Amino acid sequence: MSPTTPGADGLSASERAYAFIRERLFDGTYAGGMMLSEGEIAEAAAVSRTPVHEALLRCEFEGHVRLYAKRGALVLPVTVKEIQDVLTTRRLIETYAVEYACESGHAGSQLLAAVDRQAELLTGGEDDKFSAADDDFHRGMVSATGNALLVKAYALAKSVPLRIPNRNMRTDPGRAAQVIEEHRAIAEAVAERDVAAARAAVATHLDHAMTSLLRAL
Amino acid sequence: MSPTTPGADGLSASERAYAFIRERLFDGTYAGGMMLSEGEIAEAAAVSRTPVHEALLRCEFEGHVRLYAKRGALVLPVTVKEIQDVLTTRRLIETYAVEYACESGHAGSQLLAAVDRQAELLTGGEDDKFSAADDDFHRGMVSATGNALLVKAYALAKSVPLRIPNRNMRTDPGRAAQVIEEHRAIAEAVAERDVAAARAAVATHLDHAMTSLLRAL
DNA sequence: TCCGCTCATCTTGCATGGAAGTTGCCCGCA
DNA sequence: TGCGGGCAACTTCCATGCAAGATGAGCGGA
Repeated sequence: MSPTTPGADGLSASERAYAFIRERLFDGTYAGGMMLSEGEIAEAAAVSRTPVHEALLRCEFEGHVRLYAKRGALVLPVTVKEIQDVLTTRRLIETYAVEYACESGHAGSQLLAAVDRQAELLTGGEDDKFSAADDDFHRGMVSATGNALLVKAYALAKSVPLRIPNRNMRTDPGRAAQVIEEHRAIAEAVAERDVAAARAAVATHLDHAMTSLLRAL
Repeated sequence: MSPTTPGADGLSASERAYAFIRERLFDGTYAGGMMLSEGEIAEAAAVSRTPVHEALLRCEFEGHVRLYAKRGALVLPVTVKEIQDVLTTRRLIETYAVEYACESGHAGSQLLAAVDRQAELLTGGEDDKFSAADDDFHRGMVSATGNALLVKAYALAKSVPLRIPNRNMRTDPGRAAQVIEEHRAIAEAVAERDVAAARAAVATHLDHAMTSLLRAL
């Protein structure tokens, strides 16, 4: 293949390598403690080692792997401390986000719609879609602040627990339904522009999220 | 030079390229709106294009440049919105940091020492050292939380204004002395474990920082 | 048995060349 | 004068080759 032709999906080789690695970091194929080799990934992803190296550098910056010179990339296991740090960070950002949303008064209906969409996925049992809808809800909340820096920091934080093996809802029966209700509480508080209730709903949701994540760990 | 020998400074070629670019982004050599070419940077930094490309990717992730395929890297001008976003992000993180420090009660003396060190640099007129001491103070405050994610997000935020041309203190006479006093107010409040005072001191400091940065813009 | 050394093998880091995309200039033409 | 096409120059992106660091197996000696 020619060196610069983008693939059929329109993605560059570097982006394909990044997506390839990310997918495997989050589905458990590349589990914590594993040592990855650029060469193997390159072969599996059908690109050369250069874009794989770039993708790994990015994964290192995002805290998913640690690169050891001339040795390879270690997939970092998720620690309890890390989960706590993530939830602390999320609490700061999401609390600000609902405060902002209550103040501006524009995000309520959008959030309620996101909850409804997520609720429709409750019966399907499709973890991936449910998880994606969860992301939509939270990311939408933070995006509504219009603060690109916070959005980036938030994405950084939220991606960490994706590395937890078997973090799907099946290991925590009933959690999915509970998530919907907690999201709805947040969305309704925002729609009613009740700051105190919104803050409390975020705190409750994140407390439960931490418990659930720590249990899965 | 052999392909893998680290330079005399012990840094890899990639790290040298990154430091090289960063230095020029922050001293105004690579000013907002400029188009950078990997080849030119590679020649100037005496490394090949590969590590320069990696460094630019990292700078893009950090929000300093934007890469356009087959065209080059555009140095992003700092916008008013961006400054506001940075200060919002800093406010969230630093407020949490002082709350945490007041609670734990361990960071006060360390912060006071950092203020004293910075005060000694006041007369020197060396912007770089004063700016570095400023960084020490704030970074120390955030590091004391022990939350690596917050430290990373904070570093991301704080680096943005470094791209403002002529942001040095000379353009804002008296600001340096004011900074010291505001830092001291924060440190003292933390030392006395007075949460309300610490929060207020942070708010004041960041308000003034925003005004100063917007004036420099 | 156990320790230490050598060496084959694996790994990355980086330089380089080529393919291909993008731009803007320049010239011809209406 | 104004416009459009072609082309040259410039750029990145990626594949590949090579040098050198890191590792672990296996052997020899005590």
